[in-house]
Amino acid sequence: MTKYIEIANKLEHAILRKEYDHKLPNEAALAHQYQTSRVVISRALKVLAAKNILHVIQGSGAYIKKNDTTFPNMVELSASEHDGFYHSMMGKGNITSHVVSFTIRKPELEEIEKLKIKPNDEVYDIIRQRLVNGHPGKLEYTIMPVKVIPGLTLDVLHQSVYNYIRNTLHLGIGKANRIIVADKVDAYDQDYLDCKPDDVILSVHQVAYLKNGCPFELSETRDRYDRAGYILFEVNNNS
Amino acid sequence: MTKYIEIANKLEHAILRKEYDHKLPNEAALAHQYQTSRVVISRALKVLAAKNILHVIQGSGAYIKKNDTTFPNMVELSASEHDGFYHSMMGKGNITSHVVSFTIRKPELEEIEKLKIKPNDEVYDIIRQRLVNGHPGKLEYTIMPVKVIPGLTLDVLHQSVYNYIRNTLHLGIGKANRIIVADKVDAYDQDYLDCKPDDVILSVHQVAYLKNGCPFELSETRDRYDRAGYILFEVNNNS
DNA sequence: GAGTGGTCTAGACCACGAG
DNA sequence: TCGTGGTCTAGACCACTCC
Repeated sequence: MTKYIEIANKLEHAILRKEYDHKLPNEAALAHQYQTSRVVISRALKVLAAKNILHVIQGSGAYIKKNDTTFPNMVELSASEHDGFYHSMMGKGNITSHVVSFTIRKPELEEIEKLKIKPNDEVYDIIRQRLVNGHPGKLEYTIMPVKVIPGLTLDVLHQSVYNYIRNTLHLGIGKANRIIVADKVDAYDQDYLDCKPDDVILSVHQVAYLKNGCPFELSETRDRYDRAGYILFEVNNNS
Repeated sequence: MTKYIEIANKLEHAILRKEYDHKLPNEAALAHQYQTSRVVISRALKVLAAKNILHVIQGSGAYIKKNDTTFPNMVELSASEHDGFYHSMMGKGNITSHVVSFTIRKPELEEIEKLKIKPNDEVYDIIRQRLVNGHPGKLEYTIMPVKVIPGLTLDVLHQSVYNYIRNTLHLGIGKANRIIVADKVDAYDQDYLDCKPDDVILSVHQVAYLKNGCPFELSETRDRYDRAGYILFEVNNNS
């Protein structure tokens, strides 16, 4: 764990414990408190700004944000988390997963390309329905190469594959590219998301990579349009 | 303009001019070439990685990315640009704007809150249809406070409001928060996006801020689901 | 003008990649 | 093992906010 991430986590917990009123001490003071340099504090604050926890204003200070309630009945899929399901639904109720299907097969052309594998390598083909308090939440289609993520079982699929990768395989999860689109409902959506035929779907296609750059997951997550929105915070203006 | 953004732009242009084959020189060499420190080069490369132009691998180097063609008939709305219309459609054809309506009125409650204005301040209420080669592209609903962006005219609306803010008002554009949702088509969509009643819409709600933190725009952009996708690159794993 | 965050430098050590 | 990017330090100057 790097120092700036560590400090970001500590500050986040301190904020949640309400140890600060509405404003953090200045960066020099935090640098002294955490026995580090101001640059590291600055990076840690940037992380919290990207999580929409702080609002950092040059010449003024770092302010703790109040929650925005734009789409009250929606679950936010944050842009800074890979495992959207666990992070967005955490604390919203009792979460369970129903494995609709789980097979091992040869990869299709698109999967060979995106996952950078060979035609003879095998992939898991997983369909899961996610439930919150027993009610339909999301529908997830996941493809993963067997050789990259060995030993996947039904047990793991009922929990978090990401925790399995981190805690059991001890692999570092890196970056991900996502494309968000809208789509019409299909037969599966109607069954597993409790949709009407004229509802619409928010669909997120993701390619996720390990820290070493190896792609390990190709997935599509489908949400009912009235229950999920994708949220982007504090996008930088780099032009 | 900061040094690292300046260098990022120079490197981007050099890449477009194909001055590098597939890999950039190492950071130390670039630091010497641009007469700066390695940290600054590193930040510049991070900017290009966020734009999906480079793939930077620790211990190996910075590689120039090939284009991904996942959704070939779609326009990508990049996460790192505010003025989605101009940046995503640039170079795709002849772009024009049809101003559906342009009025000045008192703000509604949501607008007062989000734009941090007073009930007696006035706002522009703008509806624009965006066309590419004369064909319907997007539908944009925009609310802006008159006191923050004074002097807006029909002429400006036919071009880019963002360029007006930057070049005429000389204001710095800062960050933005966005929420992406799917939605059913309404009567306007059918008219201005050439939709069928059972089509679906990808909708982006945005609050944009000036560099000094003042909110200046509340907008919704509606795209046909078969012609637009929102793309997120290289999201950091900060946990 | 004083306080605060944004950025830059120069040098250092560490973690990862490739041979 | 060696080359490369990731991170950290200590100090500096600048840009912006606020009084």
